[in-house]
Amino acid sequence: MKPVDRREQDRLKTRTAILDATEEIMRKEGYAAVTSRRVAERAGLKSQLVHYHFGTMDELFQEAYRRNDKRFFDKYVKAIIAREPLRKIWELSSSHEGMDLVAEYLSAANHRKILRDEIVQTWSRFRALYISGIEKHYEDNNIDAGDFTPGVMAFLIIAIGGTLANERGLGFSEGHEEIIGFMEALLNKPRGNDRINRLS
Amino acid sequence: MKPVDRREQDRLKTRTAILDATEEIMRKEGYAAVTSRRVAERAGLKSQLVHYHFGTMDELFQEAYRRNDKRFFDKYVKAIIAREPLRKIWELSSSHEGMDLVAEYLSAANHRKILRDEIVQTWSRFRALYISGIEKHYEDNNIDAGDFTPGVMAFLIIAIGGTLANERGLGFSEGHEEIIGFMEALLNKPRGNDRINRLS
DNA sequence: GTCTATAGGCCGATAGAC
DNA sequence: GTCTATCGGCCTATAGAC
Repeated sequence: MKPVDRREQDRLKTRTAILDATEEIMRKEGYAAVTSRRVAERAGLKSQLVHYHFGTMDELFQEAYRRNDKRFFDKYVKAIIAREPLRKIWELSSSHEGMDLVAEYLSAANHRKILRDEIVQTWSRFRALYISGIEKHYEDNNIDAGDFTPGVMAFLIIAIGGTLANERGLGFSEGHEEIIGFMEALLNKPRGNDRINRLS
Repeated sequence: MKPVDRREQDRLKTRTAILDATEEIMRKEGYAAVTSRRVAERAGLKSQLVHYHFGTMDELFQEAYRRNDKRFFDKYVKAIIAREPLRKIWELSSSHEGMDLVAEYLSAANHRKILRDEIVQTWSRFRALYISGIEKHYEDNNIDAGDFTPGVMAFLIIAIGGTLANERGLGFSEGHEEIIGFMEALLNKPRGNDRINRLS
């Protein structure tokens, strides 16, 4: 048991409530709806407390982003370690949860420089994680990647997963089953055959 | 020569200036920076004129979107008619110009319902255009698409082009050359061979 | 840590003179 | 069509009492 200061506990509770409210608003109404007043209202607090705990709104966004990022990175690392890293990466990247927030933070980054720098860093880290997971998958299963190098596969998964999320956000799903079927086939393709992965 | 009313000319000139300013701000500072005051300032007008000519901001966004959409659709239709539709579609979708605005409108759509409906419509129309262009390419060159059906190719091009644009916007370009090389190979793949396009 | 109060700013939109 | 004037609203952030 770590030493639990009652004051520290309360402090964390309030901070968590604020971050939760921030995330919820961002998810449901978009980042532009994240204002100190709205966040406070949803958390059952006064808006000034948002500033007391997080300073400027920039800092609030930053900390909310970091918390989300940390969660996801940990989740993805576990997926990489699991038995079928490639499939798990695809499942996570094409799933609803999380990917919608990524798009929202990406939009917000246009107007908040700090957030942009933050995103670039984690984006790079995630890309490297994806690639290493895919490399591992290829090695473990003795697959000759052919044209579908780990870098290409990583980009494809990110691009397709992100676009699926964007279009779902619009309420548009034409061709989704088709592209998902394609990815399934790509992920399930026979192993140890250097012919089928080559484009020329 | 069509009848040119001097008043009508002036009216169009002002409207065009406002729409140009709107687009410029959206491109450089993001959609959130598009306010009646800022638009007017950049166009050398008073903010009230924005309302006079376009009514609400929703309507301004809508008309700016439509103008942009019309331009692009015409451009793409010409590309489809051209000699190498598939390659042209890829070039347009992966190019800088235009694709950044798409992302911005997509973000804006989260908070402006009218814009969302508008985007869904044109998104669907563009998807159909892509697919028909790719079908034509396959037929003209006697290509057996295999797993890379027109729907899959269209989605891939949109997803990869859009992601490239997003990442470029962040100042992030790791792996871009690699994925572009992959697409080049995919577009150049030998024709009339039903083997190399199959995943299994 | 949480409250009240408040400064100071930008926003959308309208009314009415010219 | 374009101007001046202006209302009402929501925002970030800070100061100071408790």
